[in-house]
Amino acid sequence: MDDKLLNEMSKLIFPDLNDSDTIESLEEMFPPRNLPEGAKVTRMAPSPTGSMHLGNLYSALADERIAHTSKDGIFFLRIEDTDEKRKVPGAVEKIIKYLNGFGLFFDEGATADGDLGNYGPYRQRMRAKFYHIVARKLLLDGRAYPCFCTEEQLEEAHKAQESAKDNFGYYGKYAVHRNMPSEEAIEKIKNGEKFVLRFRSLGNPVKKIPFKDSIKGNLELPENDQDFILLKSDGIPTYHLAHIVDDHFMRTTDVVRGEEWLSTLPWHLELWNACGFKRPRYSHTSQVLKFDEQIGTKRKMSKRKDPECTLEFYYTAGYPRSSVIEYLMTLLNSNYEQWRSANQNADYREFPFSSSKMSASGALFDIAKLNDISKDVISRMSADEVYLSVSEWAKEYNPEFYSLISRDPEYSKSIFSIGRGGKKPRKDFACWSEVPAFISYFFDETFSVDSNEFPANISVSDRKAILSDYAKIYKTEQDNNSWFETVKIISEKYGFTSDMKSYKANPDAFKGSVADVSTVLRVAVTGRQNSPDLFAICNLLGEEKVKARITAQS
RNA sequence: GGCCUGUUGGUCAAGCGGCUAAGACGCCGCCCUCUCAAGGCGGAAACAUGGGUUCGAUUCCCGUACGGGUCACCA
Repeated sequence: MDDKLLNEMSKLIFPDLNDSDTIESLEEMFPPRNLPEGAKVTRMAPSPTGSMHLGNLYSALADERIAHTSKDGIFFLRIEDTDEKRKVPGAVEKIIKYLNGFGLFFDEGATADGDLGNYGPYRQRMRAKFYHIVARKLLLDGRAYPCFCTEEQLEEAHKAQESAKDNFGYYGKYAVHRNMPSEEAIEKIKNGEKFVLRFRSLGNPVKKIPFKDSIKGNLELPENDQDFILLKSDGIPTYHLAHIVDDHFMRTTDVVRGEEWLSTLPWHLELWNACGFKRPRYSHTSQVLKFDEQIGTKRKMSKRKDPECTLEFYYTAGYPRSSVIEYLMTLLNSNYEQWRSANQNADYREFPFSSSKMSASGALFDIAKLNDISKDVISRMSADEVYLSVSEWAKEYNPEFYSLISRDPEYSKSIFSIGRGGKKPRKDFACWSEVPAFISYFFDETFSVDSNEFPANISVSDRKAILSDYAKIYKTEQDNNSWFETVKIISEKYGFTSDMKSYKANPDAFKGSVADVSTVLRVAVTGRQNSPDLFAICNLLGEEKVKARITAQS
């Protein structure tokens, strides 16, 4: 290979570079981070498409935890905007907003207005020169070459490979420009022919590389033989080059990314070597899957088919963000639930996160489990917290309900404090959108009684008599027992036993029990057969309102 | 189709050659109880499959089946 020709070619390909633009200068500009032993540097590297789904949050959480459970670890945001077509305005802000909303914060990287940190810029579009410097070195080393294939030619090759049952791609005899004489290439470039810069692979896929992934464990990968593209014809790098350059010069220690990258890992491995950089550790996370009823199998969650896949869903349904995090933590680390039950009130950040505890196979998303976890999370909140969160949710997604509960905040807080606190708190809702229906009877505007709700085994005349008697004697009581005594007295008067034990032993001996009478009262006061403690509800509604509601049904 | 990878109850999962194969969610039953929720107790329910290796395989090896991923000038 003629150095002079290569040099000439590199000047043509990289007119933006001069002699002082060297790898060494980059190494100097972005020196290794001065961090304590064991500190991990991870990154979230989304393309700015603006779509944020559960999978993004899942892997961001893994990244964030891995960085922040190490002492002085760093979690940064890099925007992979090399593909102009996929760019959506405002996406960066959205990504940051959503992650912050879920309690995940970046230590450095792209922000809504500019960059933060010494290893930027953190947007790939602005790093063109860095990629070119590395690409030029590769070219000069003979590890990269221009390729003039047109789209049509590549398509033809693909078809030929198909009929020959060869592997797809640009390699071996299909790498037609790999050995083009430099003179010829220079000529073509001078003529303004379009070209891409390809990697010159030296690998042999028959040979296997043993590889240790932090999540998947020991793997065996074939060596790469693909002359994949480093720079597109517009001079913008592909993900592959950008990944190596960025994660090297941003001094990433742990690359955490989806397992869909496993198949191109050999490309990256060979590139790291060709560049002479020390590669980071890799953690390939498994996907969150979804059971598809129609096909009857598991599949990747999809934004279009699965509403619960978008982060927006959790906002509109009003799941506490901490519930979603809590659920994802159980998916991320198998021993998390065990730790949680031993540390009920601890912050999840105190959990010793470990990538080796991450599952190698994909987990099915299970909303029932999320609900259970969320009920638990909410049950640990104070009434004030619940009120605050519900208001915040309602303000945005249910304005009518918002005006109801904000009319008298103290009253609303009292509603949420029923059955709260203590050893066995109620677990009534998993998300805030379940609240309006659940507490509707506390507000006259949303309270109504359907007489079909009254127990059928009590005659209408008995029912009316019970209610009108009760309306006369009802008064606000100090404690549950004395309140229930009155209910018992009324029950006995109409032949409904107050002794549940004997009723259960011999139900036919009685007209009914105090349970039936309670149900009558409950329906009159709340409009439904099931509710939290009736005594507490009555006290909250107040004597006047309780009497009015009972009278209305008598 | 090639390559990579995975497969423990319905779901999430412990388990690293020897156990009646944990636990959680869901489901069912019982208890508690004025209903519901919660709580307590109990139950049904699993090592994909065929060959090896071994005194012994859920655990190790090979094949098969079935998932998942990937094979772009997208990331």
